[in-house]
Amino acid sequence: MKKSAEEITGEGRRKIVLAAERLFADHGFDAVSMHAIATSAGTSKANIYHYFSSKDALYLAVLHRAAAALRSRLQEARQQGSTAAEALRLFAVSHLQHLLDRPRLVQLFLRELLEKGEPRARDLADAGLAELFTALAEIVRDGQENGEFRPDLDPALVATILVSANINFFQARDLLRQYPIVHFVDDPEGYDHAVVDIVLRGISRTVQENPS
Amino acid sequence: MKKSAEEITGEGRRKIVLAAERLFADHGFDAVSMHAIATSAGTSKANIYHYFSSKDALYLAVLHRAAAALRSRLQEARQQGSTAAEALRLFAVSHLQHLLDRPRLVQLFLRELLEKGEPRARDLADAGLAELFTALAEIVRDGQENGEFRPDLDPALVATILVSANINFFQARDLLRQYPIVHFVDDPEGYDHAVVDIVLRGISRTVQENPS
DNA sequence: AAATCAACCGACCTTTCGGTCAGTGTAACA
DNA sequence: TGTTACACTGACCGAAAGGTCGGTTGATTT
Repeated sequence: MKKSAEEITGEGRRKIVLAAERLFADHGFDAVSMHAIATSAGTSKANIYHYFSSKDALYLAVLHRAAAALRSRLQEARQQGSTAAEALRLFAVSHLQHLLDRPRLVQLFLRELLEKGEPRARDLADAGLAELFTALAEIVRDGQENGEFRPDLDPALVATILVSANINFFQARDLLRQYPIVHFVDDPEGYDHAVVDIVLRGISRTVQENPS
Repeated sequence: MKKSAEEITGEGRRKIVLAAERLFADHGFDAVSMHAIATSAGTSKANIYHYFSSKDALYLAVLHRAAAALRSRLQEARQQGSTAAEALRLFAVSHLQHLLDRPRLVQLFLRELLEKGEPRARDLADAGLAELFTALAEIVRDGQENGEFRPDLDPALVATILVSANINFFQARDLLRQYPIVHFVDDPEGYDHAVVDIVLRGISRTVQENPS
């Protein structure tokens, strides 16, 4: 009457984490009960406690899984592009694409930061976000050292602007939709393209031509 | 044994809203119980239900209060500055200053957007955020029409970048603090100055000198 | 065949939540 | 003085939460 103890090792645990990931991302931590997670995972609440010592521990597992996925994908986009400007553009586009693919996870991260503050921020940084951010800032610094970008700017600050623009696009999407003057809500790529364009021009050392 | 029925008309209600505002902003909606609000307001839980039909109704009252305060302050900063660039800079600085004064309320807004999505976004827009955003975008468009700024950009998009940079500074503050390469976490004014500088240069039509 | 062990479950526990209700004290007015 | 109106309360309720417990199952080991 059982499948085979556990089919593949870790399958039971995996299903729980996956179900939790979806539910947490959709409804937030507090709004999701252990019973709901168990039902969604096709198991029992008690069995979750067989794998995880508490609801918080399960949440942490979900968080680490998501961070690892984000890191592995975005590291590909590094060290491409002949110029720092091009690398930056590739990075930004890839980053946004990743967010577009997993809008719920973005919400999960943001929610966690808002809700739990500094302790969880440390968890997220440890999970790989720090490396990611550092890589982006290093592209900027490379550009400064080879003369592409203005040397008077903090690379980390530039990285923050780029990431902020992408993140906030998701966060404020529903709100922006309420403003009649906003037209780019359903065109993320166009939005991102314009943002990178402005920032690159803003940090560029070489004087650029003006359009039109 | 009572103070005088209610001291000043509306005082009881006011104390409840104020206590709720602080607690919601500090801990989030779900994490705050009606009992906690009552205790903090120096009254009883049942009395809150005398004024508000539900916990959600109380939350809405808090939200509208916060939005009204934000709007009234930031509308001052408009129509100052001889050039559009200067007006934009003033606007951004004033905006950040407002956020700095009320970090908890910023969190309250962001949390609400993440948690409740579109329906609450409509509430927030109606509460005055739409006017605010539109005013910012109009400064950009003025700059485009008088030749200061590149005409090929969506004014709302530029406004979004500026607001995003400010908002995200708060949201990701705890996370940024974990990154050793970030030095501007405790210098919001410096951060904002650099952001405005980059964006202004990025959207400027006139070719600018390079520093150093 | 006996023992072991992880996966798993139903039932149950305690706590806390949002919300209700019957009633009290006081000011204002008749 | 009686009555009405209202701010306000303590005690209570059902529901649902996180978490525990005793026990069953079935594959693996000896």
